Amino acid sequence: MKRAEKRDHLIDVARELFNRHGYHAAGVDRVIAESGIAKTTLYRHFRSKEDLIVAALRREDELVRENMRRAVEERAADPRDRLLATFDFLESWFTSSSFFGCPFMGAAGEYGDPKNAVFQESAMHKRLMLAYFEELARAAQLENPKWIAEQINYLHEGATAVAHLTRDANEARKAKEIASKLIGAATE
Amino acid sequence: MKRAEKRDHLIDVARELFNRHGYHAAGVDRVIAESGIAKTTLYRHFRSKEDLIVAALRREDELVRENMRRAVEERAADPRDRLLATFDFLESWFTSSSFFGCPFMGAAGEYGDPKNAVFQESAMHKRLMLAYFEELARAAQLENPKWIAEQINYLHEGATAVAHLTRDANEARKAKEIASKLIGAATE
DNA sequence: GACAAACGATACAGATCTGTTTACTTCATT
DNA sequence: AATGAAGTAAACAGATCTGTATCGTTTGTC
Repeated sequence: MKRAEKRDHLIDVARELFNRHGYHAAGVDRVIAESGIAKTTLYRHFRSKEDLIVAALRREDELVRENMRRAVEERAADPRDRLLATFDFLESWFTSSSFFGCPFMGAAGEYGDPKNAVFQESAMHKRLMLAYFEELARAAQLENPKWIAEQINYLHEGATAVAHLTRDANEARKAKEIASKLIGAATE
Repeated sequence: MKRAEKRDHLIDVARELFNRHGYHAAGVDRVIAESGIAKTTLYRHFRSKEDLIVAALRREDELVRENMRRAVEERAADPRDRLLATFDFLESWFTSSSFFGCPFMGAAGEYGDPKNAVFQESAMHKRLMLAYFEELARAAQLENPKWIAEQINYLHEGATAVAHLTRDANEARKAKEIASKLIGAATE
């Protein structure tokens, strides 16, 4: 494993542990143990645990947005359907074994200081998600794409929060139904 | 201060610290220091820190639901308006200096095991909130109160999550506007 | 093959965490 | 006034946390 690969592996292991157990509850020692990489090496790549958390969030952001984009484009061609297809992506996430609520909301909850880099990284992800929704709404030539994007965003966040506590993946479909009502399209 | 008052005070201090800093980040020692109550006394009232967390969440649940109910009833008499008035309550929360995101979502994020009492207490609160929305929808004689309640719930959760990261209390008004569209009422 | 950088393993420092123990004090009730 | 429960303060135990230091080994590069 080369240097860059080790760094990648550390981030992946950390990301999984943070998502599953939370950011304070998952310690550096556990990342070490599960990655099989020495602590010295971890601290050569990351100045602190917070740095590692930020890196994990950035990776999570990349993965989420790439996967959502791919899934949406595969599933629907019509721009308006693509807005609704984002909820199908949500549903597959809720159904998966790696759903423990939104990692970014969790991070913001544990590092609530707005000046903290962890909080800011989470805020950045949410801005990028909103921008993606707006891009889809614009492609669909909807009258007020910014406003539509905000509505979709509320439904995403709401469904994710509710699904986390109810452990019911159907929340995604319900949110989709509301969304379809809001953007004035058939429920598919 | 009598015994029961000490217990109450401990819960209040703990609740404030947990909400502000998170459940792992706020230690028992800090609760001790800020409450001015001895550690021995704390552990006479609560078997463990998790017990204290559960008690704090239960208090939070009572306060939130009572305050929301009171605010809603004061603000609006018409049942349909009362559904919308719940968003005004949200807005006052977002504006207040004690808003650090939803304490229950934070707790569920840090104690993600569904068998954990902390998680379950959070889930209970969300069920009770949903039940309240349904009660309001039923009073408004809306066609499908359960479904209306779920829609309101998504918007509440969504607005809370977004407001937490954007630090923008206007999110409550936007969510309210969506809600009014969904239940077919004027935006007031 | 030599050299420097990176890695692994482990011990360690120092802080912090939850929870307990001890010994002394306060206070309400009978 | 006596008694017993409850509170205070502080030390302590033991675990765990982040981060560093040590030192021997591997590895990539000139």
